[in-house]
Amino acid sequence: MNIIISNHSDIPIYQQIVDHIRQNIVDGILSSGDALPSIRLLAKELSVSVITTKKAYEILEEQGYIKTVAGKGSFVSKQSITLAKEHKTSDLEQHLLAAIDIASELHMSKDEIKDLLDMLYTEV
Amino acid sequence: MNIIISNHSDIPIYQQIVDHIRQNIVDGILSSGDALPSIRLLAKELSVSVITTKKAYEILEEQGYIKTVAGKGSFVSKQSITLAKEHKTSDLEQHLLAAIDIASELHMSKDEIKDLLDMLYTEV
Amino acid sequence: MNIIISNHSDIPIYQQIVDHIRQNIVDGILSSGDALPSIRLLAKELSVSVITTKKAYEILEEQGYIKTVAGKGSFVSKQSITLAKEHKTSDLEQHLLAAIDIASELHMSKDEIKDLLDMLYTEV
Amino acid sequence: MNIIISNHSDIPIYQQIVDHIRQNIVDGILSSGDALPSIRLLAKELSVSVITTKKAYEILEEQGYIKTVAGKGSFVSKQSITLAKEHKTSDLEQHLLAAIDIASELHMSKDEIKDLLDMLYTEV
DNA sequence: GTGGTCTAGACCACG
DNA sequence: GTGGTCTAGACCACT
Repeated sequence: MNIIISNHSDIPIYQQIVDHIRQNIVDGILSSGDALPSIRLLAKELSVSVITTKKAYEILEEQGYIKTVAGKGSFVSKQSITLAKEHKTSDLEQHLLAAIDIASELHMSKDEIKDLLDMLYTEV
Repeated sequence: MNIIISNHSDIPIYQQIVDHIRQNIVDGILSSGDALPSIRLLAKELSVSVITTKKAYEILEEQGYIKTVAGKGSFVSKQSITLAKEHKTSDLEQHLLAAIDIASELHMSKDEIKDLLDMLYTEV
Repeated sequence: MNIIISNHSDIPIYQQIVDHIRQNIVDGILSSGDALPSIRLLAKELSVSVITTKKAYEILEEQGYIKTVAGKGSFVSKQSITLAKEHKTSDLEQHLLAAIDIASELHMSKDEIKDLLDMLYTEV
Repeated sequence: MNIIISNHSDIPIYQQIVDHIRQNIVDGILSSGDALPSIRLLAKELSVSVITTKKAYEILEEQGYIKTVAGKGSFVSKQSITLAKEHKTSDLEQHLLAAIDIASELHMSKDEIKDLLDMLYTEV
């Protein structure tokens, strides 16, 4: 589990952890049934408070990605891959919708958005 | 000046005001030299605190959109239109870059993004 | 009386008027006994409120530069030149003292201040 | 952090705080990475409102002297020393330029300014 | 504990 | 009338 945390980001640390684990699931680094590091171990590795890792795991559990068993640890759930992909797709749509919104405020056409997209793509 | 403010949004009220005024500038509703409503009047109209409208105006001044003169009022600056358009374009690019980022995490191609864009466009 | 007023300055308009008249006295443009324009005329010429020119004249009278006679107008006083020069000298000293202060905060020596002064002089 | 605040000064309290912290940076009392007192603690110590200390920290952050992290605190940035020295140097130049300006209005020569400077220096 | 946002008042200087 | 500064509270999210 290689998570890089930035204190200076405006994204909360717990959110960064959630995002990273979700990405690991999408990428197949974490598969259904795999055990996650304990909240205490992860907290140590990332040099953050246990409260922070606990909060991240709580969110992941709430959203159905992991299943925590008292005294045993946390494990990746079966639906996790599907859920993670759905989540990211929804995220993607949010950004595209926001882009469409702003483009309309700038009186830009759909083709102009696509042109801009092409431009940004070649830059990356 | 028709600004609709939502208390329940996670976007701070002062930011909503800033965004709205910026949009009015892009749309030509506010032109260079125009006077903005006084912070107190706007506060009354929006039913928010004077401090909130003041903060919005402070940000707009910092970013060069308006010029505030003590005892006189606030006025739209000359460069405001250019600035506002640049700001929105940069915003748009941020969203598209984020979209490209997430798409790559989902192993989606550029054409798939465009297809999704088309889909979202027809929905709107 | 050629006074140029700037609305965008952070110096109050009445202060700008006071400063200009004081400078005219130092430069000999206004001499002891000369009549000043009426507050109403001056207000018109400068496109400012009568209240503003009135305030300027009040300050000048308070500080002994002019003498206002009801129904006749305002006249430059005898001591005005001396007063004006003293005022400006005091101003000059304030700036030099402030400079000395800041220089000491920067751990700069007196000679270094003079060097900087020479540099700024040649630029002007 | 020994800051002495004057309520009766015409310099706003938040500005006094900004100046003091800037001076502490120049003097090496505050170094890169150091934590500043929390806005609430500082407010208590100085017997001023939290909003006042917050405004001071906001200005310092805007100008790049400190970095504020929500939930963590405020920390002195790396470029702070350079920035602070540049700021003070610019301040110094402003005062010297103003002095040159007034001196010319008084028809004083450069050497006369230097003489005055020497006089003021011995007084201090 | 930290900062971020917000409210409802107040007094001041400027015009 | 305008903005500039300030106070003394409050609730929220993050650690």
